[in-house]
Amino acid sequence: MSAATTVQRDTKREILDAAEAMIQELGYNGFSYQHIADLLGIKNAAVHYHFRSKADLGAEVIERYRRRFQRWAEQLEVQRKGVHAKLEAFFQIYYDLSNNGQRACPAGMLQAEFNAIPEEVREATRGLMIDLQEWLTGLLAQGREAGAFRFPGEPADQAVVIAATLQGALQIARSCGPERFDAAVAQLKRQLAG
Amino acid sequence: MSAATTVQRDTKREILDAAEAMIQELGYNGFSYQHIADLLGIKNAAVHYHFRSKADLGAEVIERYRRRFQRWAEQLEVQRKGVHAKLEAFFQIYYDLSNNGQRACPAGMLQAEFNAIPEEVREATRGLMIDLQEWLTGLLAQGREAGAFRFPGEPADQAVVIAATLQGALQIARSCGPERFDAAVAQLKRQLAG
DNA sequence: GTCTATAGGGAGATAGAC
DNA sequence: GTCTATCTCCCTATAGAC
Repeated sequence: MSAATTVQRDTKREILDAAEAMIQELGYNGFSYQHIADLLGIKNAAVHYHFRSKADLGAEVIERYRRRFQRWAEQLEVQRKGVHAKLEAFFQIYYDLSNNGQRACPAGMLQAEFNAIPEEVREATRGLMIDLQEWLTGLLAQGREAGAFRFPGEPADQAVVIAATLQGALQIARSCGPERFDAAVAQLKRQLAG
Repeated sequence: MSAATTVQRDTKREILDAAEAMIQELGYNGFSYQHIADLLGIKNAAVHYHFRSKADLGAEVIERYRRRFQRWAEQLEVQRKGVHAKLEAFFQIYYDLSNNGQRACPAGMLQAEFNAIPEEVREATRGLMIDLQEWLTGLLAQGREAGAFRFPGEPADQAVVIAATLQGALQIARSCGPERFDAAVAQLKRQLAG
């Protein structure tokens, strides 16, 4: 009975995985159904069977990413991680992207292309970006209260700076080398250490 | 004789202006020769007369942007601006983008699309990004020495954080509203004030 | 669920008239 | 310098057989 759910959705999941990777590497306007079909060894009509339109696929990629982030955050609570460990885990998400074929944050990619993507994808992107910022804001507020982080101004403002730095540095790393991303993260840590 | 140079290149300049605006708003893969032709009221063949290929056009847009930035930096020196005024002027460049139809930094857009654009455009983008960072690094080193800025670590690392924040925040502002960009810049200033 | 076949449109680019 | 006309290719998407 567990096999039923697993076997049934294989192609659909593979398409989502491929689309997610391509959005991170090439952007929404940088890949096509044909690219996905070629990668999976199927025909582009089969991709349309699972996702009626490219806009649907793009939106579902982001919605899945949001759910995954929520589960990730819940896991950190279950594991009773401290604020430092939580921030480190958050940085690690972006570090992994950088080390995995110079991918970028999907939210960052879609915000760059924001005026050239379908409305449904925009809405999903906005939701993801808000989730990320709210989580970061909570962590920063909690961490400063506990004396773990030091920064001026409001936690929400510092959260924008951190989110923007991570997204921007992943993109800068593409033209200037991955060490620029590492340098940015190291500098963020120094700043928060006060 | 001054008219000779002015009249001669009108269309070419208009194409560069349109392409620059479209790269900032839509990205390299978000506009076409047809879009430019429609905007200028000409035919797409006329655009090809001035720029043989889209890759040429993209690269020239960035090269012109680089030259403009260099002249901008030289002007600041001529005017003997202080480090605070220089940083403020730098922020103003991005502020203007944000207020002009939620445009983004051209370097940021092309770095997001980096794996989906022609090699010539990539090289120009890399050059622009290096120029921006070198200028910022010099300013930060000079400013800290003069006691105007406070930050930990190396000036080059702080420069990546600032450049990434500005690029990233312009993109975040598209989905979350322009006030997020303002908040990021305000936070950067607080950090540098120490 | 996946295929073949194809519609319908837009892309980048070129030839040659004016 | 700009036009008309056209080539070739790739895109998203659908119909209908298997």
